[in-house]
Amino acid sequence: MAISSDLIRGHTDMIILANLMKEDSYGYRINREIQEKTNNMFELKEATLYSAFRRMEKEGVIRSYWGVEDLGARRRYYTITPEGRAAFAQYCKEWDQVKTTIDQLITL
Amino acid sequence: MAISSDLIRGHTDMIILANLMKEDSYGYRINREIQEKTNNMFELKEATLYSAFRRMEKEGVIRSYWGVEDLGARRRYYTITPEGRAAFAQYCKEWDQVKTTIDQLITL
DNA sequence: CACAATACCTTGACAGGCGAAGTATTGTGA
DNA sequence: TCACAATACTTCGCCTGTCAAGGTATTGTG
Repeated sequence: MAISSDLIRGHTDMIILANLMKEDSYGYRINREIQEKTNNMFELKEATLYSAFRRMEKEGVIRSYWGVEDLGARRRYYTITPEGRAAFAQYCKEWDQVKTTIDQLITL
Repeated sequence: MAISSDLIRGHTDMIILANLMKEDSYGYRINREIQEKTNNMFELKEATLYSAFRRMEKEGVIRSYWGVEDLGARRRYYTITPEGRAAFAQYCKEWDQVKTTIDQLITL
């Protein structure tokens, strides 16, 4: 059973930032890793991913640069900024809060 | 710290259905109960709530009827349908899935 | 040499959430 | 008594995130 992205909505930035915490990466790879980690239960659609990158770069939580590949297609790499690390920590706190709150609300 | 509704998006129907599981209720009261249950950390905005009712009634997960109040403002009551109960069970399953999946994705 | 895979990008539409404004009724404090 | 808060519902139009669909360019493979 795949997970509808409506349910993940609002958490994509956190998911992307998590991916960039340990090292720089690029769109295609981030997407593949998300699929692998979730056993293909979930994927970010390309358009969603790239529009998230734009938004996040504008917000200053990531920065980008073109990789120097001598073979294969060119890649745009993303780096998480210090503000991004702070944002990620904040997102995680909020996520914990959300889990608790929703669980509270659906308890019969 | 209040919870941004972007983070709850996609879960409003489940939250409303949960509220109707034990007895019929109406918009204003459902909203108040949500606030109470979460210690005012979260509320559904009126416009959100009522548009959710429209959507859900169209989907057949709830039905509505005017209450017979002899004092106070008129109230539109909502009942959860059998389809609604099934939908709620399904939403809960998905919510468990979402929690696991997101936690998986943000683990460093 | 065609095609899959890698890698990126843009456009336009859609759906849900919400600010703002409005209607109507009853209770309450000055 | 009379303005105002509280209860209760409704509609309109905007904003934002997601995505289907289409496109570009490169390299490896049958």
